[in-house]
Amino acid sequence: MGRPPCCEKVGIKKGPWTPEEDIILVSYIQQHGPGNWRSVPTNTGLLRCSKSCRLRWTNYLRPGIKRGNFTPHEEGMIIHLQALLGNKWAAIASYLPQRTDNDIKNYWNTHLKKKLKKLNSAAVDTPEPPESATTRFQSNDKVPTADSPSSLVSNRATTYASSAENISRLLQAWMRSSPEESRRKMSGENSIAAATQQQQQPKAEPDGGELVSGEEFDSILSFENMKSVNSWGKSSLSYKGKEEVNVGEKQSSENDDATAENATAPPLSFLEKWLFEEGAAGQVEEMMELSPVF
DNA sequence: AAGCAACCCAACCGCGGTTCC
DNA sequence: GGGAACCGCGGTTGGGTTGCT
Repeated sequence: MGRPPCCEKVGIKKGPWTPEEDIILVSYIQQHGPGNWRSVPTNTGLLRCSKSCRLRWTNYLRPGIKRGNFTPHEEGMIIHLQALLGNKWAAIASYLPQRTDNDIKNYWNTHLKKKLKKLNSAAVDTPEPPESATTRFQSNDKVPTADSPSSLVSNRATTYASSAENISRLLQAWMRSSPEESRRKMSGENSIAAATQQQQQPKAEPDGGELVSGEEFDSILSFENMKSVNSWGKSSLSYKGKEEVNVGEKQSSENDDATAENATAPPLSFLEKWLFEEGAAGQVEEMMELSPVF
């Protein structure tokens, strides 16, 4: 009766992911697409539980993720959507396609909550004339903005890749630095990666030469050919970020897709349209001023 | 330079709804 | 129909980094 167990609890690795594990996971997902997470550890040999694989992918490796430097506009949207939806981070994230729910949640907990609390207490103590949220945020030198990126964000990036884009470079460096090790991992220990390699590298040199060059591996990591596989593939961002476009400019249209695809997103088409409209920021801020939450 | 505190974020945990057998 | 596992979500935490004294 029922399904077989998700994964064995014994021998499951925890803690930070290594570049090698990322490679294996990315290779597998590139071939099979995200989903069916239960099969991922089994088929890749990763000593991770399916849940961990899914989280790693959705929060870090998924293409199109933008990290750090929340713009004032994004902050305004988060604040307003949080007021409307509560702590429904997944729903909020559906309106910010470049941000993960985890990122938004972290940003809310570490920045916005404190800021709003501070502002709220300040407003009680010394009533001040209405001031836009954007202006207020920019007035705080600890909050990173697009115009004045905080050193806090950039400097505190972990030594490991801080973005999907960087991961690609990092993986290439890894491949170059230890081709023998890389080949062993890609072929011997990882059947999926080996399959990928076989598929992508039919002319692999039999004499032990580098099976996947940096450029070729780059192409493996490119997710352009995955666009038909799943919904997130609609992102115009390549994994490498080379074709990165200003998603903010096309959020309105892309958001329609996000709304349709994400069942958790409430039917707020009027709202999202309004949110994404240029010049709506002032209205957002007005509502923020009126919101009892703040 | 060393010690301490605060900050940040990736990852884990637990729960509820959904899906499968 | 019922039990078991999967999946996704929100809350929380642990470890690394930075800034201050």
